[in-house]
Amino acid sequence: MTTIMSTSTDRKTQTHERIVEVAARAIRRGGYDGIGVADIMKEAGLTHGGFYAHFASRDAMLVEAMQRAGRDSDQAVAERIAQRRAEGDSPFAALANSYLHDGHLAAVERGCMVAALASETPRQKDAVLDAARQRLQALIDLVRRALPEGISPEQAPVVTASLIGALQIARTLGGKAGRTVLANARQSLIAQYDRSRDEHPRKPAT
Amino acid sequence: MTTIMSTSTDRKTQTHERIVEVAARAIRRGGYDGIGVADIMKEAGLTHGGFYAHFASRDAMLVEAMQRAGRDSDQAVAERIAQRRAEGDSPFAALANSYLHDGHLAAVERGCMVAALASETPRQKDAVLDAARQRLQALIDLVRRALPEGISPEQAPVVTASLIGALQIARTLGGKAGRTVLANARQSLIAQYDRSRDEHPRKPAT
DNA sequence: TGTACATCAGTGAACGCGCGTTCACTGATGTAC
DNA sequence: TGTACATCAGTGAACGCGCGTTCACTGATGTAC
Repeated sequence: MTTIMSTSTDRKTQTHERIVEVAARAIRRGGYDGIGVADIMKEAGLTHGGFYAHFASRDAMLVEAMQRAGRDSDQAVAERIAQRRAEGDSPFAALANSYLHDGHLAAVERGCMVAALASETPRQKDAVLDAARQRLQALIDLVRRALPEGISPEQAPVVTASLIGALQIARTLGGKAGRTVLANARQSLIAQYDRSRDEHPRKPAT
Repeated sequence: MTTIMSTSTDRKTQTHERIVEVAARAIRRGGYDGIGVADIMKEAGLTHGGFYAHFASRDAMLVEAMQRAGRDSDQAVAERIAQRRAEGDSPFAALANSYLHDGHLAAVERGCMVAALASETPRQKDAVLDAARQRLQALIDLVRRALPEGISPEQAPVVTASLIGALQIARTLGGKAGRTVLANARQSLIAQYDRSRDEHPRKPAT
């Protein structure tokens, strides 16, 4: 009995996870409304009819996809931070350099969910909005933990704003102009907040 | 003949402007995909059938709406800046205080187009994306002109990122938490960039 | 001044399409004996 | 060990709906004489 349940649950759970993983990428690539139930199921190797055996509604899937996307990208950022710290970056420089790294520009699909969805979020329905707020808070917390001592924790949302804003602007401009914006943002944030530096970011190098 | 042309052109042009004005608000309220042709025409007091006498396609209307929205909000910001300057703000403080003013939180419909659409923009078709890039550049230029002497013009996109990011985060969090983020962002930006101040934004007042 | 007429901005029905959702069915998996 | 059977994850046709777009038509405006 227990074996029966767990075996069949495992199979369905695996499929479920596959759908959520596909959706977590799709939502960042196309936005909340950018991809349909049928497309997601197809990309997961299934037909659309089976969708409602896994989710009560499209919105319910969005909520799961957002949690998955958030956890995945938080983990990816944490890994890159750890790597940069090992290479000698301070915690804050590691965060700025990881988040505003050139590879993040094109990798919308695997990148930060908050930056990918920020302007669409305030107009979502409550269930989706709540999940988005939790993900935003998780990002702000991640930033807060990286702030040097002596910087007020209330700066965390402000720094987060600079991070997601810079990424969005860089993605909109694209190409070399985008990479220049990222580089200037890295330099500016590190100069302003990192304890190892102590001056205003004036006339940074071209 | 000239009179005939100009009279009838005037009438149609007036209607055209009315549709574009409605669309310029709708696009900020609902996003690029958030409102339909029929809704816009209805809000302009017309029926949907007449739409294609005014625009070649929905996308063509989006482009006009974006230009209109950008000009309108640039003008509104410029007016608020002038007012604050008259009250004694430095140019940069006037910009930060205007853009990150509490009223901007709820006024998506009349507010900054870049902040309202930033995360959706990179996935738009070329014609729409080009118009959005022009509007983003116009905002960056507006910021650049407000930067104090001695601050590199390359900081303009970075400051712009902080502005739009802070507004998006404040709108997502909503309510008091949102207003706190705005207040901290104002203080932080002014402390960092304004010539009349000269210290790091550490432990700002609650 | 008054009547016939041309112009054309705006109307409203209809189209094809893709969407989220439902549901009767299939067929593989694994248990019961 | 082999056969009959129950379970249930996944299938695919169908639904109602709203969308962008098209088009034949209407009716107000203002000119021509």
